[in-house]
Amino acid sequence: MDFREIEKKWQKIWEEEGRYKAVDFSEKPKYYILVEFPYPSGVGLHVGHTPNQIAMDIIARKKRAEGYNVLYPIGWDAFGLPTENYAIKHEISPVVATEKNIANFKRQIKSLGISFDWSREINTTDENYYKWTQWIFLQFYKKGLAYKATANINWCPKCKIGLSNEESEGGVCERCGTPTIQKPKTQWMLKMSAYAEKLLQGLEETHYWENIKSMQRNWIGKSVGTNMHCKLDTGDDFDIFTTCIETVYGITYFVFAPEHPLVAKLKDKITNYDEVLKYIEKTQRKSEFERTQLLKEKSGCQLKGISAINPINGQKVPVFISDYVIASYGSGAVMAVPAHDERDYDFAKLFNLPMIEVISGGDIKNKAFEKADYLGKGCKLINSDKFSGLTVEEAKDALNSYLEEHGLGGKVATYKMRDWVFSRQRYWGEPVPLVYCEKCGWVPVPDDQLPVTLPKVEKYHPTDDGESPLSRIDEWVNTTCPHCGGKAKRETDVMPNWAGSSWYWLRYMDPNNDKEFANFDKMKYWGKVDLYNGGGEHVTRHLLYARFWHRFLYDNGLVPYSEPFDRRIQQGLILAADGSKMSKSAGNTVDPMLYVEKYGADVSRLGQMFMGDYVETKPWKEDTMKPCEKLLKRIVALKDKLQDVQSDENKFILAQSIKKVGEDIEELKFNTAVSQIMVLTSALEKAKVVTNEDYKVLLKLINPFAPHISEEMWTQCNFEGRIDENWPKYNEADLKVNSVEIAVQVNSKIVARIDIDPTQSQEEILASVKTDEKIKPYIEGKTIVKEIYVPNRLVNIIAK
RNA sequence: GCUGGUGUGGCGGAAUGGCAGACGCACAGGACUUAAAAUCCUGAGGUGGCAACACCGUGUGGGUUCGACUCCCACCACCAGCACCA
Repeated sequence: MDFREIEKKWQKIWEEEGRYKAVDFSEKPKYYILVEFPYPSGVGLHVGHTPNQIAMDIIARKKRAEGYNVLYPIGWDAFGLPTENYAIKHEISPVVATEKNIANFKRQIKSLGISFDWSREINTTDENYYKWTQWIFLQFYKKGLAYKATANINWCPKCKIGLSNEESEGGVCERCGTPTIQKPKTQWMLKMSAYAEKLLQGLEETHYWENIKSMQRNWIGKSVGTNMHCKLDTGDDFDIFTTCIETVYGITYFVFAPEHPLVAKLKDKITNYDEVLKYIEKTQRKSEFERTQLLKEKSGCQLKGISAINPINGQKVPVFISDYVIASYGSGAVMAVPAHDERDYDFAKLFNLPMIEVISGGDIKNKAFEKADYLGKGCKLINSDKFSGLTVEEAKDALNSYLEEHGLGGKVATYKMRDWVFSRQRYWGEPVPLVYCEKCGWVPVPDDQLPVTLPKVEKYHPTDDGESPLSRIDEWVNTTCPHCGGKAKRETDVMPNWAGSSWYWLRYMDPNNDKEFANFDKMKYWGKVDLYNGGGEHVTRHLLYARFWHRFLYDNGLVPYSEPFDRRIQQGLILAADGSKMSKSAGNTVDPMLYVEKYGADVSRLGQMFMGDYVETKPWKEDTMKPCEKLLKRIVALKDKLQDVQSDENKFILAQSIKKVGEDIEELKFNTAVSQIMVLTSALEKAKVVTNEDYKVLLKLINPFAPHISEEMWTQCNFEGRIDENWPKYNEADLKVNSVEIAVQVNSKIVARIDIDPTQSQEEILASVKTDEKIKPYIEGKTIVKEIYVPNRLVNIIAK
């Protein structure tokens, strides 16, 4: 039997029938399964794609059989650097490269027999798609959530090119290995920070895995503390943020981020401004890598000529700048309490600054006595004026109240999550749909002129001044102002490749709508994505971006639900056979399509599911293919044993298998579901009689895993209807057996195994155990203190 | 450093607090075969023993329990994410 031929035949039939089309507004209950849409790269489908598409296909097929109207769509996340670089290298247009790659991906996915609804296929680089990406961006702009600001980009000084974080991993340029530096550049930003609290709270409405929620919380990084208004002796105001207001009397200096606006503003008053400038330049030259990974050694520079006043006691203290203070977090300035903060401690040691101990119970000779050391231990304040003697916890409240009463600040929350740098100086992305007019400023492109399409050009190489390649195309850049009709220039930055994936699940609900991004009623019908499967690498960024866009749309009445995804799950990372990470450079990548060619789609599907726990990181093993091939052959061979008779010889194993396979699929335990099918197959092979009904159940159970061969066998047997019209059911009663072997323990040690009738009462069973010849000797002459019976498992007799 | 996760045979991996190692891989023996492949049957955690059997076994050390891979405490190792976040 040639599996490949059968597979082709059924794939053709399914396609012609439109068998897996999702129906808008169907009476059936809906179920929306989403896999992250792939990036159609030149290398084709890889092991990061196939197990999750297969796994979700299994769920989709089971849900359909159970009577659900399943939406299981697919599309292409095709904008972005890899394609652009590939196109540059091969001197072809990224449009052509994308088309080619998509065609290849599509062929590969189809050969696996994944039941996607291809009528809803989307492509982020399609003008009809990115029209709406641009439209949504403009909604952000119109609500004041998109703004221009100077932000640093990763810059390779040798290649003279801006790099993404991915291209400058480890702080070096991916192409030439030169350390990258931070270069300021005016960019579009999305005010994601305004949604920090909503994104945090929204997690409560979802059913993501706890670790995924935890990563998101971590990324959002909420921290509750105190904002305090401070003054310099020049009269200038600044704010600091602290989570340890109880140490406010321990301030011996303040530290600003080098980028803090007051530094430049006060250049005339700072007597050593030359030195300050030098320090600022030095920190700017530092790469992200040096700043974060390398040395946590402190450095800094005093702002001589000015000092700051501790608002709590009026004390004058020096002011420094240092790169250990991050401009974008809190207010970009900190109060320094070296006695109670490790970083301040190191800094104070370096500059020989005084320390004031304000929390009792520590020893600051060699290190700071930090909050981790003193919180919750009943430590009390000292050297803190009227707050001395309070416990740390009391002091926090008292000081916050004091600051509030005196207009000096109060309790606030701060978030690590930054605004989203939404510009890329590249070609292959969605153009930012704004026009700059000398008279009117930034003007949105009117809806009826969307999309702003990418010009079809020969040259789209990155420029050496860091500007977008689009800026070189005068006939595209020069336009008229939609507002006043005068001369204007288009924005030449494009959106990051995260943009298209920030709303794609909505488009699947209504992929061909040319009036709106998706019809509201359709979105209402399909609701939240019930199950969203993706890679661990997207748990923070993509998932947050997606939730951010969705929540924004919800707040503006454009989508019916506040959260896009109900459940988010993650497949395990697939490693090379030796347990190392797969990578192109190590040359140990596996092409899953080879296994489709070698064994066929069904075997390959089963093999990948049988490799291990779906959610755990695990090595790719070809070893699982053979036994799965064997399994299918055995199932095919069973057909010859069928008898058109009635028999309930197999009712127990069938009921058990229906229960186990069904539950395992729901719980993503595909590997044990496959084992159970193996167990069932063995049992039927050994059975005296296998009826048509028995075989039907077996075929239905394996159908989601091996859809082609199971449907083929169904047809060959001339069974009525279609194999996936329903999902098999079992009777609880069939799970009961009239004899079961249990273990008998005396004093928790197994002494015998005996058969019992499980329908008997506990008393009856215990009585028969105690009179059993094998057990008697162990309890004779002893006093029984306790008897434990675990139904169908064991009896434990405690005897002294 | 912080957060989350994972530690079970030679290997991948199973086990609502209840007979650890299901199901497989690799291995060994056997059947079929001129032979091989394929297929089928049998065996197997470790140590000791001809054997019945005994003892030891789920990263380490404690604890709870009649009973712990499973729950609690401490620690170790590895993986992932974050990281000078005030």
